[in-house]
Formats: sequence, structure tokens, C-alpha cells
Amino acid sequence: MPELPEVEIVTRSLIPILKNKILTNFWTSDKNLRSQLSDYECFILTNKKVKRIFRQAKYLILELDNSWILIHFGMTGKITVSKVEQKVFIANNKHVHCSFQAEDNFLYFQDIRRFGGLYFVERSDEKNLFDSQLPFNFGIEPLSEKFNENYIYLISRKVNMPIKAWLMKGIIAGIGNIYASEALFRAGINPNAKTKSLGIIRMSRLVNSIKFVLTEAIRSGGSTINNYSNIDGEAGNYAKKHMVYGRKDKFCLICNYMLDTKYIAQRSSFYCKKCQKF
DNA sequence: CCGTAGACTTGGTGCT
DNA sequence: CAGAACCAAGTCTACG
Repeated sequence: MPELPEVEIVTRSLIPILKNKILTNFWTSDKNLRSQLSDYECFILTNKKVKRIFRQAKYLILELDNSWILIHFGMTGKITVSKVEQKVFIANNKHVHCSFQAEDNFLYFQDIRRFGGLYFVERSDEKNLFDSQLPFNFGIEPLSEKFNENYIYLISRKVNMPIKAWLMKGIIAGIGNIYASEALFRAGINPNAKTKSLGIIRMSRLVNSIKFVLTEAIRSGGSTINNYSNIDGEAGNYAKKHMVYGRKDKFCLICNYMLDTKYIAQRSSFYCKKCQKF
């Protein structure tokens, strides 16, 4: 459920399920995730109330009193919700790594590849969580007003790496391989173009493409490549609308030229040589 | 400081 | 049909 749209969809659907609910019965598997709740954290989390549920970058965040639970889905993380306790499900599914109860709902975090993680963070001073020194790289939110062509142009003037590598570094929150590829195609920018070589006009097109692609993906229920589904187990429809991602050896939907694939920053990149000249 | 390569991990797919 | 080989939504680190 990796990129911004997928996390956003899950977050929105968890709001009515978790808002103002008391959390109990935390359980964790003995397998390591990137980060797992400790026994002590499970203990002190018990009986805390969820005040707010929101997404920041690719993290789902549950705000409690002076503390937060951050959930990252890695590549294959998934949350399922049930009205009844699923003891058999946990026993038979080796990929469930955390569960807890929110009054009338039971939540299960599954992660096949275990690149995801759960983090418990307590407020250590008067500052807001996002002003404090956390080991999380949130980046700027691409759907915020602050994210515009002037901003992206200014911070990219000395960047020598390919634009696609830069997009996936996390400076812009929530963009991964799928939406970097799709946004660059719609902006007509070659993924290999040097970032600093792109002028304000190109950057403006890129900003608009990023906002468009992310918004459309959220509207379509996200991109399901293999694992992703929403909390009701339904796949997203946006993968059907991908113009380039995953379309190896297929033809460009605009100009009918054969699409190219190339490794950039150790990720497969899909693009059209003819439509993405800059 | 900047940019790249490797590491972590399990499973699906298409080939020999 | 078993098995090797390659690929995958993401980041964090180590090194030049």
C-alpha cells in the first residue's frame, strides 16, 4: 500500500473506525519489522484514546494524548479491520505482525516483506511532534499549497541527479516509483533529465502533473500492483489508468511508440522517448 | 556535502 | 514439474 494515495485512502477509511476510541489488547508477533512496538510500549498504549487520525508522507498516524503511533506500510503492509476477534486468522497467517482492539473493532497489521514498521513516539517537550527531532523524513506534502513551481525550482538548482531519482528521495512526500513515473510522463519530462537543468516552466508542469496524478489515484482507489487493497480488501482501480508504469514492451498510449525501460536509482523506470524529451 | 550501491525480506512469475 | 533467476509499492546505511 505504499505510496501517498494508497496510504491516504486507508487513513480516511480508518477515521470513523478509530476516532475517539480507546485502544486495548496490543499484540505483536516475534518477527522483526523495520520497527515493532516493544512489550513496554504495548503496555503503556493500553487504554489510550485516539484523538486524531491523519496521514503524513507515507505514514498513517494515530494521535493520542501527548503521543503518536506511526505506521509505515513498506511495500506490502496492509491493515484489515474486523468486528470480531480473528484468533484463527492470526494463527494461520504468518504475516500478521501486530493487532489491537479499538472498542468494537479489531485491527490487524499484515506485512509479507516486513519492510513496514510501527513506531510509538511520546512528546518530549512543548514542541509539536513535527518540530521535534524525529528520525522520520517527511518531506513537503505535494498536495499542499506550499508545494508549487517556485518552491520546487528554488530547492532544485544545485541537484545534479536524474529528476526521477530526486523525486523518489523523499524531499517531496509520498512519491514513489509509480507516481514518479506517471507524473514525469504527463509532464513530458525524461526521467533521466538532470534536475537542475529543468527550468521554471518544466517545474511548473511537473508540479501540476504530480498533483493531478495523486488526486486522480486517490479518486480511483489507488494503484493495486500485487498486494494493495483497502481495509475492506478491495483492490484499487488506478493501475488500469497508468500511462507508463509497468507497461514494459507496450506502446505509448499517446504517440504509439514503443515505451522504454531503464534503471534509474535502482528502480525500473518506464517512459516514452518521444513524449518525454526534456 | 553529494550521489550511488547495497542491504533488508518474502513471494510471484516466467523460464530452463 | 522442480528449481534457479529475476523482479517487486520503500527506506536506511555506508562508502567514494
